[in-house]
Formats: sequence, structure tokens, C-alpha cells
Amino acid sequence: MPEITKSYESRDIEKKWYAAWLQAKCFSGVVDAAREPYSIVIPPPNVTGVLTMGHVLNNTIQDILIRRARLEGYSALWLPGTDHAGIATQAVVERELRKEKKTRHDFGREKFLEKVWEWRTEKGGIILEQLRRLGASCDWDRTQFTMDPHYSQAVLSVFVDLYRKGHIYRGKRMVNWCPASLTALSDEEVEMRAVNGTIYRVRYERVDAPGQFIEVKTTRPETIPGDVAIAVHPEDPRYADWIGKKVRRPLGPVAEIPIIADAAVDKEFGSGALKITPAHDKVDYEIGLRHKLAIIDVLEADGKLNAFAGPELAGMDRFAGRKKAAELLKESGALVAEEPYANNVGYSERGGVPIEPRLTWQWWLKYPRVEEAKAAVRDGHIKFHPERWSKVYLHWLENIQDWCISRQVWWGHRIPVWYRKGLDKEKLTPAELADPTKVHVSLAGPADPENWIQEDDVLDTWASSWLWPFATMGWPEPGKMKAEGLDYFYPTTTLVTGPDIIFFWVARMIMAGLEFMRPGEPIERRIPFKNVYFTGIIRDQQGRKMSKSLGNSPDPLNLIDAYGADGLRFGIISIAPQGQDIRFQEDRIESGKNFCNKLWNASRFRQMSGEAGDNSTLGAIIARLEPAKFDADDHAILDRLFATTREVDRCFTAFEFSAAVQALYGFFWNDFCDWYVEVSKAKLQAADTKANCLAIQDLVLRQTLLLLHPFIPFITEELWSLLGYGAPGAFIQNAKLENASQLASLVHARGLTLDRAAVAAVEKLKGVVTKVRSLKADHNLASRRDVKFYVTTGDADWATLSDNLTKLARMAGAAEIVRREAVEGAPAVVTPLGTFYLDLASTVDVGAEKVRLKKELDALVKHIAGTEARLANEAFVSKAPPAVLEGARRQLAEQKAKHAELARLLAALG
RNA sequence: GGACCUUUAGCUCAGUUGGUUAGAGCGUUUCGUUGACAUCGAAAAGGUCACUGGUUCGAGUCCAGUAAGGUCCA
Repeated sequence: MPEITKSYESRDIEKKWYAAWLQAKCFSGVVDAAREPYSIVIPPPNVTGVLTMGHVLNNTIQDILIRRARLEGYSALWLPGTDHAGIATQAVVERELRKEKKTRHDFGREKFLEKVWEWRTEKGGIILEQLRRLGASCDWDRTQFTMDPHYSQAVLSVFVDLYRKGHIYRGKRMVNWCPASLTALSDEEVEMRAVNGTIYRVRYERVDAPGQFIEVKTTRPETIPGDVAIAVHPEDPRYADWIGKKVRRPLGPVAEIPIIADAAVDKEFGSGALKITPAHDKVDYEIGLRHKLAIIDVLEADGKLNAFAGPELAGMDRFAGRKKAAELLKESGALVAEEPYANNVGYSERGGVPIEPRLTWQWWLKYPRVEEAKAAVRDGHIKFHPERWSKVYLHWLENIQDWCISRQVWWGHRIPVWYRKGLDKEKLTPAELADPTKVHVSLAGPADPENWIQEDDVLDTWASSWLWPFATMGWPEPGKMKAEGLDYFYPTTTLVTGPDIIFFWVARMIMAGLEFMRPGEPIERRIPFKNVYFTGIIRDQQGRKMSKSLGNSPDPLNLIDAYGADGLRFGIISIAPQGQDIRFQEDRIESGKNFCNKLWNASRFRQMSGEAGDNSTLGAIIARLEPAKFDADDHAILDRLFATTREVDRCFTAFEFSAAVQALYGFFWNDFCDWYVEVSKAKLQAADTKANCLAIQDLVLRQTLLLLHPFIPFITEELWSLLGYGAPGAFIQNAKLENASQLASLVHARGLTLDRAAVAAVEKLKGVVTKVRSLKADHNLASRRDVKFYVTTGDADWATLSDNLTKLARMAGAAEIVRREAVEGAPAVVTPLGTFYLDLASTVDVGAEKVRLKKELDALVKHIAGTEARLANEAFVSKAPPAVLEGARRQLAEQKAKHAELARLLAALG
């Protein structure tokens, strides 16, 4: 067996094992009727994406779940892939073209799409390569892309299906227009930002009564040329005699516009009068419809003002136009005032610019299965972790609006609709839209394509990724579904994602699953996943979101280079409590690396401590245990091992990954390395205790590696192999992870019952060691090992001490521990097993010693007073549960005994 | 305007149904290379649990309110 080196070097080991896992097809999701399935579909990253800390967290959690599932005996599938990210990807390629001073229109649709495919083949999907560095155990042979032929067919067939069912329609409505990307966006893609701007008070002069003005407030004076009316509230007494009169529009082509009454006007806002610009505001548009007002669109698609805005403004960008409009109003005397104003402005998530409400023809989806989608979560068929996100989810579904699914870009799923040649698709009536001789909707397209023109628009990327949990497994083709095991793996077990896409993706996937999967079957068979785990958002030290533009995100690949993939994984999980945002700290990643090194060196210690026994199976290790030779420490370490196994189990059930890591860290570092390994050093010197001690170490290490493997797969695989826990050629994932009760019964069958009293004794021994070390440190003797101690204690405690004397002396750094009836004038500490005295009376600074004892005594007096007060309270004595009462009494007795001992020591010093 | 989250040691965070003297890691101070590990070990210092009330024998924990910070929706 190769010797374990002095320190852990992650780089080569990670590369070696990842290649070995791939070679052995360890990650293949296979249909196995004899086993339960456990499946996860990856939230597909953008094909343009590169690995961020958010991905690291999200994918580490998925990997933890899937690797743990393998160890628990499930047939596990983690299905990877990317989405085509229509707007983002097109923007990337267009940016490259711009370097050559070209636009997509120079190439035309087909040629441009070829360019995008080229880009995606060469540079797209880097992130999937990066995930391999992290150790992600995805079934790469199944990698999916939303623009793959099969997936595209699924997307388009869903369009056709929903169209035929009446869920999809074409309509001319107000949309969120992105003047940077030149496309419509859904409501979810609009981000409201608080903006400190200016509000303009503008007056409009009455036509029939010159010198009388009505005043409005607007943040957008450049749209005044698009005004077609002024609206007031019908019950506003200030304007009762204004209704029906006309005012002059103060900007743009000369016009007289009516004062109208509409209940939608807020009397409290400004002067209570509202300018109506139906082309550029959703509320105005609706008022305009009610009053049959004209629509004057003064903006171009790219946000520039057009001829309708008048010659002074035409051609200007909307923001420059706003300034110019204000100047013009000022010159004409129409501008009453400019005031600072804080309001919320909708920004395009993609383009990063304010969106424009714009009246355009788009394709809309009335969501299917809304009520059922609510029920799925409300009734617990789908469980959200943390649960509170279900409220956000339900609230969104309560207020759901039709989804604008068409996008004015080229990269994406082109909508399978054809218009008869010669028709103006912008002028179709509802009747014409429903007429198959004028508008053709099908997967195959019309039989006579020469007479038709296909819709230019493509579908929103989310209108493809909402099918991800089943379109990735062959749906809707029966043969493919069978081959890929859809029936076996669906519904998937757990989805891991961020709460920021709860509407974009999670809710929509639920509706899609309910609509398309297994029609007619019960809801629990149609939902796309049973659990949704929402990660926190990774922030920097100042609490800001990590983002490319701020440059405050470390490159995960650099972190992997510095700390190893395992170190990064362990570190990031340890700072990611359930459902809370995470402040990134690189030193926690470093401590992940340090933990790996600790694990490595403890394994090295085991290897150096003695010959490897038969480690090939759990049974073989347990057979090596010698119950008759177990001392208190042996009992205690197994007790802690079982408790830790149980705790990790609980953490997985509760999706508390950082708690699991914390439990494992504490157990391994404190209980095993700091205590058991140290006491082992004495046992290993003695021939009769050595073999049993090594068997215990093997049992603990083996189980710990299994428990840790999902978190830190590489190093655990390496140590598993180096320590010989697996058959040659077998991987750690092929082992079965026993739970605590299974382990306990296996050990029990070997004739061993864990002794609770021994476990308690070890706690006391630890207390003794800490106290004695502290006493030495207080007298600057911490480094000396030749110190002799005297102890005064009762027979029972002395029995515990003497049983463990060699270990104890070694742990405490004592040359010798001798029992005495009484000791006078030596520095001392009161420990759980008696009073220990330092045999250095002559060197003692009596004054300092008295101060030290006095301080401890003072603290104790306070605690005694507290305990006594509680016990003196009749209500406490009569109402508290017996166990608590008993505990308080025992505590008081112990405190008093210690008090007496300290007082005695203090008195002895004179 | 509505909903949700957070507030515990210098920093970042645990603290599971209320019950001994509130924990961890990092940082700080002191000491230490003895053959697992200096990517380490030992010891120590450090907290009126944001604030105000309430419920209770008992509140970091439950309830109400206040303040500060954050997120989402309108």
C-alpha cells in the first residue's frame, strides 16, 4: 500500500479521480427496478455563462445530494445541460460582429444563426467543463441543450398544443419594451429600481378661456407631444366645470386636447390632473381605450423620438429629448417648476436601461393549471425548503398575468406560425387570426410553404426551460422517453435553485409538469419535483451581491487552484446556512482546505500506527474489535461516531447542509483527532490494546469518509483507496452507508454494548485535562512535561483516574500523578475528578495564586446565588418538571462542594 | 403601500419543541516543532443575545410593538 504523504496535495488527486470516475461511468443514471430512483435536473446555466460563486454553491449542494443518494443505495441521476439564453447569447455574438463594424442584418437571419451556432460550438457551455473541476457527478452522456433538435421539437409542440387549447393568442397590447435589446420582455424581466429624478410641473392653457391653466405633474415631458387628453377625477370639485373643455398641448405639433373625466385618476397626486399619453403608459392606454382616444406614438423602437414629437425633438434620444423638452416648455412659459422626485423606474434586466411601455403585437400565454399549481405546494405535494418561499410563490400565482412569450430576436425557437402571403400581420382582426386559411399553426408547417411567411419572433427562453424536467428525458416521443427512463426518474426528487427564479422558472415548471405529464393521473405523479431547495445569495464582505460589473466575485477556478475543489466545497457549505444569504469569506474556504489536510494527516497517523488489518469490508473491521479490551475512550468515540452519523442523517432530511458539515467537523477534529488519536498514542504502545485500538480507528475513519464523501468527494475517494476500505477497483460510491442504528446493531452483534457511564467518565477526564493544562499554563509550565501532580479525591473518582492514568498523564503533560490525603500550600485546581496540586510549592507567587482562586470563587458565588434563588422560588419547585428540578439540586450541590474546596485552598494560602 | 428576512463575542455565523454557567470558526494575547498534522497543538481574554413591553416558575428562544439593515411584490 502506498505511503500517505505528509501533506495533502489536491491537484493531481482531483484530476486522477475525476478521470477514473468518468472512465468507470460512475455517474450514469440507470433504470433499475430493484432500486428506488433519486433524480435531479440541473438548473440549466446560460450557454454564455461562466462559473460563479453562486453556481459553486448551487451545484455543490446538488452534488452532495446525488452522491449521498448513491451511498444510500438509490439509483441516482443528475442530468446536466444548458439553456440557449436567447437575448444574452444573441447579444454576445452581435458584440463580436460589431468589432467588425457589422450587424446581424448584414448577414440575414440564416447566416447570423450559423454564426451563433459557431460561437456556441466553440465557446458556449464552458461552464459545464468548469463544473467538472468542482467534482460535479452529472451524467454527462445525457447533457441537454434547449436548442437541441429533440428539445426544440418539444418546445414547439407545446406551443402548438397550447394554441389549440386556446391558451396562446396574439394580441396588440402594452408590453415592456427594451430599447437596448429591441424586444418585448415579460413582466418578470423588469426590475424596479428606485431612481432620484425630476418631476416637471407643466401647465396647459384652456382654449376657451385664455389665461386659465390646468397643471399636471410628469416625469416624462418628452412624451407631451403624444398627449391626447387631460384626465381628472369625475368627482373632483376643482375641475367640475373643466370637463369637456379643451386645452392646448404645450409641446409638439399644435393641438387642442379634451379634458376628460375618469375614475382611475388619483385626486391626491399633484394637482389631481393627469396627462394622457396612451402610447407610452399602461394606465393611460387603458383610459384611452375607455374614451376612444387616438394613440400618438412619439418614440421609435430604439428609444429615439420621432417626427410626431415635433421637429425640435425628432431624432433625439429619449433622455436628451427630456432635457430639451423641459427647455422648450420653459421658453414657452408652460413649465411651472422642476422638483426633485424619487420614484421607481422599470429597468430591463437584460439591457440595463429603463424599459418603455410600448404598444406592440405579441404572443401571449394564459397560464395553464394555475389553481392546481397552487394546490401542489399548498397541499405539500411539493415541499419548499425553507418553507417560507411558498408564500412568495402563492402570492405570485394569486396575481398572475398573461405571459408575453414572444421575443423580437433571432436566436431561439422560432414561433411555429405562418401568415398567408400578402396579409399584413399587424392588421389582422381576431376573426382573421382564428382563420386557418390566413394563419397557420402547426409543428410541420403548411403544406405549401411558398404561399406563407413564418412568424419572425422566437419564444422567450423560459418558455423552453419550463419543460426542463421532462423534455430532457425524451418527452414527448414515447420511444425516447422509454430509452431515457422518464417514467422511472419522473417526478424528480429535488430541485436546487435560487429564490430569484421562483417565478421565472420554478412556478412555470410546476404548471408545465401538471399540464403535460401523465394527463389524468394524480397530482403527485404529474408534479416535476418533490422538493425545492432554495439556496441563499452569495454576497461580498460589504453585503453586496456578487456581480461581474462590480468585479467583487472571486473566480472559483482560482479558489480551486488555491484550496482544492474539496476545500472550496467544504468551505462554501460551511458558510451557507439554510435559506440565509451568505457573506463570502475566503478564510472559510481556507479552513475547508485545512480540514482536508487534517483528514489526510489523521489517516496518515492510522497508517503509521500499525499494520493494516483486514479493512476490505465493514464486517471485517467489526470482526477485529475486541469488546473485552474496550476502555472508556473506546466506548466514547464510538458513541460520538454513532451520534454524528445520526445527526448527519437528520441534517439531510432537513436540508441543513452546513449543520451537517459543522457536526462532521466538530466530531472529527475535536472528538477524534484532539482526543481519541491522542489517547491512542498510549494504547498503541501496549501490545494488548493495540489491535483493538487500530480496529476502532479503522471503523471511525471508514464511516467518517463515507459521511464526508458527498461533501468532499476527491480526498475521501483517495483515502478510501489508500486505507484499503474498498475492494480493488471499487469506488467509495459503491459502498453502502450504514445509518446509526444499523451500525450499532452490527457492533452489538459482535458483543459490544456501548457503556453510557464510560461516555460520562470521558467527559470528566476531558475536564481534568483542560483544568490541569490551564493550571500549568498559569504558572508558565505549559511546555514542561516533567511536572508532578498530587491529587486529593474520593475513592470512586480515584478509580476512574487510576484506570486512565497513563493516558491522562500524557494528555495533561504530567510526569506523574500521585494520590495524597492532603496537600498544603501548593497551587491547585478543582476538577471534575478531584483537586489537582502542582508540586512546585516553593516557586509559587502566593499573591497571584490568591487572586486567581478569588476570581474563580467570585464567579461561583454568583452562580450559587442564582441557583439558590431558583430553588427558593416555590412556584419553580411546584411547577418545573422533576428532571429540571433534580438537575438544579444536583447543580447546587456540586457548586457548593466546589465552593468549599476553593475556599479551603484559599485559606490554606494564608 | 403589502409581504418576508436579518439584528447573539472584534469579524462571519450556530443556537432543533422555552430549562445547568449562551457556542463554533476566524481574529487577538501567551506558550509550544515531543514522529499524524505549524494547513498544527495548548491555554487565555472577549457577549446587559438591537430596544421596549408582555406571557411564563423560568425567555437568546414564544407574543406585541419600536428601531436599523436587506429582499421581493405593487
